[in-house]
Amino acid sequence: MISERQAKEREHRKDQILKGALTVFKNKGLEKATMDEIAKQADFGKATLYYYFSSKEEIFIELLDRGWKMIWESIEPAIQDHDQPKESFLEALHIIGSLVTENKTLFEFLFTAPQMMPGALTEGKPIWKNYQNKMYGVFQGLLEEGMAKGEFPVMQSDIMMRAIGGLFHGLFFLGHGNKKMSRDMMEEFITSFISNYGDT
Amino acid sequence: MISERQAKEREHRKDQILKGALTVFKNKGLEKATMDEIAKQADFGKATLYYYFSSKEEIFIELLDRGWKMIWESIEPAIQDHDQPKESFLEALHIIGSLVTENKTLFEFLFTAPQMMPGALTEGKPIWKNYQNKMYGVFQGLLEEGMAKGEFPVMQSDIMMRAIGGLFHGLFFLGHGNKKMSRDMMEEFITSFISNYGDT
DNA sequence: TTATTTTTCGACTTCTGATTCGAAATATAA
DNA sequence: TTATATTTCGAATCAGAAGTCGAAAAATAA
Repeated sequence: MISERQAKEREHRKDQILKGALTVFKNKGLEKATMDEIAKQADFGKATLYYYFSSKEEIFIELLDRGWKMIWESIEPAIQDHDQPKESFLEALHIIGSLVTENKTLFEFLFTAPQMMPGALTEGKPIWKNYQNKMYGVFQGLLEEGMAKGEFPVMQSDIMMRAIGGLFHGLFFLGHGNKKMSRDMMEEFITSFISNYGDT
Repeated sequence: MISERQAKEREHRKDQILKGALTVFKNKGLEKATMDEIAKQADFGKATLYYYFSSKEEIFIELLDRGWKMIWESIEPAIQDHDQPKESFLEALHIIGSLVTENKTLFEFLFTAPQMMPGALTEGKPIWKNYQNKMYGVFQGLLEEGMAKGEFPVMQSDIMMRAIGGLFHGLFFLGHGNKKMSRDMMEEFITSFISNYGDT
């Protein structure tokens, strides 16, 4: 039997490992990241990692699960109010933007990891995928309600989603140089993008 | 000594290999793609691949080099005319959009490969990177000239670049479902995005 | 303090997949 | 046709990295 405190320490150690893994995954990607390197980074012996996690993939997945859960939980309260879709939409984007700014490494990982992931790992309806879907669903829902209410110009919401997703990603992560994107700037940017978009 | 024809056949065989490799890279990514699989796909023995290419990486790089070269050469003629930046800009985007539509697999690869690439491969100023940079440079230049001429609303061109890059990527590749994006639709989308963007 | 449980890790095993070898097959040239 | 050059590939080689094992160290309980 293990005590409360022990459990906490255990969690903390898992966190350490996860943290180390994040760094390595970020630099090397899933495949090129080695358990040895993660171990070194987290300052544990390699075998110890296997005491806490059953495989490299499990570490990877756990990182995603926790991350997306966190995103979802940050967003959720902001989107309860369905009376003002546009407001909720912007607020949610804004929240994510803030999170991203606070912890770029983690979010870059969360948003790009799926691409570095071999199809096999996407199979069994993973936790993180649920959260991700929920989030997209909510955004799209808000977009549609917003259109219905006339707060947004009417257009195919899924196209719009893709555009905004790409735009968001572009603003925060992509491209040359690495100018910081301030919160104000991004809010202004998204706002005017959405509301000024031509009403075709 | 090898004859003209022989050289051509050799090229053709390289093409076959490259083609097979593309399929495999696309499905598996650089790391998970195996030479065995590429060989099978291209219908050659594994060792034969090494007769034509010196390593898996070389195949990967060659795919990028040829691809980006092709993009650049498709764009180039359209951007000679510096009198109408906005026109040139849209025309260039439009060309790329068409290319993408014609050969989605290749372009998805070209645009996403950098992400699946271990940093080491980006080191020695690779050919493809040059073309990519040229292209971005031109787009950004056109954007700036367009602003100067009042054809675009004035704003930081690098931010705008990132946004458009992300938007473009989002429209063509990202996201749920896989609705096709018609050429008209995309042109209209980009056009109105750029020209309607709020003049902050 | 001693026994028991939890945690740690170096050394080994095992597997996968890139790269190489050397011998055949095929095509070209003499 | 015979000699030479080009092309092909199955069968090794070899390295790197995931995952296992069993013994020690550290913490906790008795």
